[in-house]
Amino acid sequence: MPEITKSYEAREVEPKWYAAWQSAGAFAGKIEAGKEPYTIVIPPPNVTGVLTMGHVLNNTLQDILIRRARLEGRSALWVPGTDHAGIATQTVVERQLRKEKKTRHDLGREKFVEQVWDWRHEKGGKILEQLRGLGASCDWERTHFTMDPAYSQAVLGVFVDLYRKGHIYRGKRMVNWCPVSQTALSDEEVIMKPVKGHLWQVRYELVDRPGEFITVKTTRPETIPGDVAIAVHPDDPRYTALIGQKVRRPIGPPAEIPIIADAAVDKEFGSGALKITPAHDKVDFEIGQRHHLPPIDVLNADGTLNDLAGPELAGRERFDGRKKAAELLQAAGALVQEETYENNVGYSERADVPIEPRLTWQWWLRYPKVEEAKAVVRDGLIKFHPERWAKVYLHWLDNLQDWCISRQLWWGHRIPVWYAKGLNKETLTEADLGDPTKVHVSLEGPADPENWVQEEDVLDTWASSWLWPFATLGWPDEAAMKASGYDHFYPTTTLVTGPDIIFFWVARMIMAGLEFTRPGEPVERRIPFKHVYFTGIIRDAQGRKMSKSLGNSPDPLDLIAKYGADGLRFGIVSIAPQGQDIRFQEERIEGGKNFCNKLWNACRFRQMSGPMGDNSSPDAIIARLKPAQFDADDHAILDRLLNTTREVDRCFAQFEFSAAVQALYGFFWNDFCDWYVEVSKAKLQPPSSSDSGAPRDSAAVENCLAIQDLVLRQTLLLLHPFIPFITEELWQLLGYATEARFIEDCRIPNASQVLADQLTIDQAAAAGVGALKTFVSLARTLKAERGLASRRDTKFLLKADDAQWETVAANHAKITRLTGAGEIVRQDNVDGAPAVVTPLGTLALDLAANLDVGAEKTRLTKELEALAKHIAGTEARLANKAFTDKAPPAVIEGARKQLADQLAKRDELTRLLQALG
RNA sequence: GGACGCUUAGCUCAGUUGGUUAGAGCACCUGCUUCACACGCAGGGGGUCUGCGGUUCGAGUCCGCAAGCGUCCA
Repeated sequence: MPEITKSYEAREVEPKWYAAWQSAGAFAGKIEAGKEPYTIVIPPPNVTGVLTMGHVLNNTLQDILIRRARLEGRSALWVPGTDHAGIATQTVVERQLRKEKKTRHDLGREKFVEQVWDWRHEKGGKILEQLRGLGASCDWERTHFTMDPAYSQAVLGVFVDLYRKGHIYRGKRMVNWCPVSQTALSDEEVIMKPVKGHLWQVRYELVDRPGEFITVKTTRPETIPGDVAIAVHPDDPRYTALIGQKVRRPIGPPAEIPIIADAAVDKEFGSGALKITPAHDKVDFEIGQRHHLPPIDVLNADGTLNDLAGPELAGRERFDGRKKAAELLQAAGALVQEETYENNVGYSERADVPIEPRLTWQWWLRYPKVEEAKAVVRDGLIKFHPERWAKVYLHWLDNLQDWCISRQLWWGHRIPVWYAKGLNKETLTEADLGDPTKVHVSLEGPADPENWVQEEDVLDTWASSWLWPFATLGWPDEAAMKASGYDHFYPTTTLVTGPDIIFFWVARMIMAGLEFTRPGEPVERRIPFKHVYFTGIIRDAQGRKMSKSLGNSPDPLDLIAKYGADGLRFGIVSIAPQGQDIRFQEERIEGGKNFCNKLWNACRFRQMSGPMGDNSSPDAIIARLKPAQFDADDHAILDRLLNTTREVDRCFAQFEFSAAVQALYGFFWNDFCDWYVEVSKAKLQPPSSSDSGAPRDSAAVENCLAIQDLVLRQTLLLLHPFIPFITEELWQLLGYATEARFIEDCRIPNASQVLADQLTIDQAAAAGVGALKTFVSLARTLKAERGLASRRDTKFLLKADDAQWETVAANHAKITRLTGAGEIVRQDNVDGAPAVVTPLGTLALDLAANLDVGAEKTRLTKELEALAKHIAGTEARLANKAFTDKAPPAVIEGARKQLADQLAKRDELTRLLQALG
């Protein structure tokens, strides 16, 4: 067996095992009859993306779940892939073209799309490559891409299906328009930013009362030529008399527009009167519709003003036009006031320019299965973790608006709609859309394509990714579904994602699953997943969101290089409590690495401590145990091992990953390394001449090593999902791997299986270790406070009763080792020596000669004062009749015991103090 | 304006159904190159649990109100 090196070198171990796992097909999702499936589909990262800290967290958690599922013997499948990210990808390639001073129009649609495919083949696999470095155990053979031919068929087929069912329509409505990309955007691609601008107060003259005016405040004077009304609140007494009057538009083509009343007007804002420009504001559009006012669109698609804005403004870019409009208002005497003003403006995420609310023809979807989608979450068929996100989800579904699924892009799924040649798309009616001689909708396209023109628009990327949980399992192609194991793996088990896409993705996937999968079957067979775990958002140390533009995000690849993938994974999980945002601290990642090194060295110590026994199976290890030899520490460590196993089980059931990591950290570092391993040294090392304890006992040594082997085996299994590489390496090095090739081929025992029913833990003995630990700790403090911490030859005096002395004697070797005692002498009178009261007697240093009496008195006095407070508190509780009447007996008994201990300790401390004179 | 979340040690956070003297990691101070690990060991200091009120024998924990911070929706 190779010797374990002094420190753990992740960079040597990690790539080795990843390659071994992959070449062995260890991540393949196999359809295994009789095994319960565990399925995860990756939230497909953007094909242009690179690994961020958010990805690290999200994918680490998925990997933890899937690796744990394998250890539990389930047929586990993690499906990877990317989405085509329409606008992002198109923007990337357009940027390349710009360097050659070209636009996509120079190439034409077909050539451009080819070029995007070239880009995708060359660069689009980057993030998936990076995920491998993190250890993600996806079934890479099943990598999907939303633009793959089969996936595209699913997407377009769904469009046709929903169209035929009447869920899809074409409508001219208000959308977020990006004047640079010249496409509609989803709300998700619009970022609200506070912007410093101006608020112009403008007066409109009443047609019938010359010299009288109504004033409004606006941030967008360039849209005044598009005004069709002035609106006031119907209950606003200031304006009641003016409702129905007409005013003159102060600039732009002359027009008389009405003053109307609408309850949507905010009486408090500005003057309480609002200019209505239905073509350029969502609220205005709705008001316009209510009052049958036709919109006037004064902007072109690229954001320049058009002829309807009037000759002075036409052709100007919108911000230039705004300035000019203010000047024109000034010249016309209509500008009352100009003030600086800060408001929130929506920006296009990609192009970073303000978006325009714009009236355009788009394709819209009325969501299917809305009520059922609410029910499955409300009734707990799909469980959200943390649960509270269900409320956000339900609220959104209660206020659903139709989904704009078209985008004016070239990269994406081109909508499978053909218009008869010569048809005017601007004037198409609902009836025309249903007329197959005018509009053709199908997957195959019309039989006589020469007579038709295909729709230019593509689908929103989300309108492809909402099919992800089943389109990645071959849906709707029967043969592909069979090959993928759709019947076995769907519904998927758990989705891990961020709450920021609860609407854009989670809700839509649920509706899609309900609508398209297994028609007619029970709802629990049609949901796309059973659990949704929402991660927190990773923030920097100041609490800011991590972003490219702030440059406050560390590169995960640097972190992996520095701390290992395992260190990064352990660290990130340890700071990611359920449902809370995460403040990133690199020290915690370092802590992850340190834990790995600790684990490594504990295993190294085991290897150095004695010959490796038969570790080939749990039974083989248990057979090496000698229960008759068990001391309290053996019982205690096994008890803690079972409790930790139980706790980790509970954490998995409740998606509490950081709690699991904390439990494992505490168990391994404190209980195992700091105590059990230290205690073991006394058993494992040959007795020295000065040690009056029992001689080295080979049965005790074997037993001790077997316990270590059992603890390490279970610990490696419990840790493996979190830190897969190092646990695999140690699994192999310690000889656990003879039965199966990899650690993941083993089944993890639960708490009741670890000891295989062959051992019973003596709870009383295990509990007794607490007194020993307290004794050792107090002894160390006693020494350290007098500068003796590193002395190994300290002489202790112990005033103990027979039972106490018996315990100390039975554990003599470990106590002397752990406290650095040369000897411990039983002595009835330790007065005058520096002493502490322990559960195993009063322990004193044999130092009377050079004792600092003043310091000792101060210390004892302080301790007595603190103790007196506690005693007073306990006495008061017990003196309270209400307490003794109502509190449970165990609590009262506990308080009585506590008081007795406190009083005894006070007496002893008092005597020690008096003895000092 | 509505909904949700957070407020515990210098920092970042645990604290499960209310029950002894509130914990961890990091940082800080002291000592230690002790034959697994200095990526370490031992010891130490540090908190009126945001505030006010209530329920209770008993509140960091449950309820109400307030303040501050954050997120989402409108």
